[in-house]
Amino acid sequence: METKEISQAVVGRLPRYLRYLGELRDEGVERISSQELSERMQVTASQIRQDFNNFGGFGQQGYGYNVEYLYEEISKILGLDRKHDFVIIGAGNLGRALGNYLNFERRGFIFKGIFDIDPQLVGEKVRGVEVMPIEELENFLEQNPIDIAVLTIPKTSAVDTVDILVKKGIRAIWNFAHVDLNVPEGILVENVHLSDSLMKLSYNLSRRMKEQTKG
Amino acid sequence: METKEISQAVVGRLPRYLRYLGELRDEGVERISSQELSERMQVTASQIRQDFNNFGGFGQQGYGYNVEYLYEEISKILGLDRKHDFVIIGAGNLGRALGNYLNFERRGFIFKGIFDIDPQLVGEKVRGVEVMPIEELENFLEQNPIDIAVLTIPKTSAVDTVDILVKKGIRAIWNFAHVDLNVPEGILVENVHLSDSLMKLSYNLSRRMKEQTKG
DNA sequence: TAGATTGTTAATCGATTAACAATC
DNA sequence: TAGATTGTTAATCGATTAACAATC
Repeated sequence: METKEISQAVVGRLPRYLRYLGELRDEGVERISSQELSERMQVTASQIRQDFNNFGGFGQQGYGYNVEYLYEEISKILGLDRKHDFVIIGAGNLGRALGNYLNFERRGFIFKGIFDIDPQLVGEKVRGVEVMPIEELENFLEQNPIDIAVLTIPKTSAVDTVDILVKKGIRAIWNFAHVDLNVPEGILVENVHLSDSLMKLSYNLSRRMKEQTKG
Repeated sequence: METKEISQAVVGRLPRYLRYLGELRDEGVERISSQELSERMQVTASQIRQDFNNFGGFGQQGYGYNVEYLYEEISKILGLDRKHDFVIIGAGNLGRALGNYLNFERRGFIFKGIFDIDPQLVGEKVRGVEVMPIEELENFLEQNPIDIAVLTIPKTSAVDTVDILVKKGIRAIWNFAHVDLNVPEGILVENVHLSDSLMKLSYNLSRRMKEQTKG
């Protein structure tokens, strides 16, 4: 069941399924058919069934899917049944925003440390955690098993920091720096390029306006 | 040239092209072939040529692409030659982070106002702009032509706020709330679902670990 | 001109949708 | 059992890659 490679297109839809299933559960809905779910989510019922079946049949013919069960299964698939310790590198506005975000903890992502190069920020507290100087990162990683490093620093420093992270055996990087990181095979990078996202919006906005001009 | 619909897959790659072209320009590179660019960016040369040709031929046979010219053209395509005024709704950590982010301004995105429901935050300054009470949003939108509303508030308030935005004729929403917004046809929504992104990372991390266990 | 490299058509690949037999 | 709905195979659609003629 776990052998065939799942496409990232499918993986990318799983969190959204989880979100809707959570809502349904909170509404007290016990079962749902792919058809009903498709209407809520504005996707085809076919896609929903295909997606779920990548992981091997969570439904029952003539009944549909049990909301609670499906929610739990997708949680497990996404690895949300485990704890993931993370550190934030860069205690600027964005880094602090992510450190303060409580929902991550609810999902098993535990905020373990935050670092910055700016001495002014060192010692400040972010959700009870003191900002440490970046020089201590290496030592900290040696003494604490960290799964994920969150990069909220400018791109120039990001590239240098990645070397340290790689050396200390980090396995996953959540990258907010506007640069494509060069990491060895086996290290995961998930990019959040905020300006890319804003530019997509800008593109679509401009296109709209051109259309309107034409008629 | 503008008539055929461009797929969002292509649009999503444009900001990345722009980033690389900016780097090349800063390095003083004058011309580049699709082949060279493909090696840098780790995509196929074929895809690069196809992507650019959606917008109608920026290159020259036997020469390649002029870096400066291509950079400018993609900027225009993305609408970065225009000014876009935006307001931020929600002056929490994330909202303030986005307000403080200077690079947006460089791209023509102008920070015009920020609102919050919390009286404690009202009056505080974010990059010189005073946080206004959310009650003033409606009035503010009437008196200022705003292109983009950035939503950095919890999902419950997001849904209500969208009603106001729609009523006041906003055309684009950059949504950081963990909810799919229900807006009338014609209003653009670009979502940044941070927890979805983190869950993708978590999925891939878990999968890696299972693979390692197996051998 | 010859060589290089685009623009573009054709082939392939993968993802989505449709259809329906299996089965609860 | 009959009706509903999944799981899964087949058909379609769209996106990516390959190939090559056009052309600078």
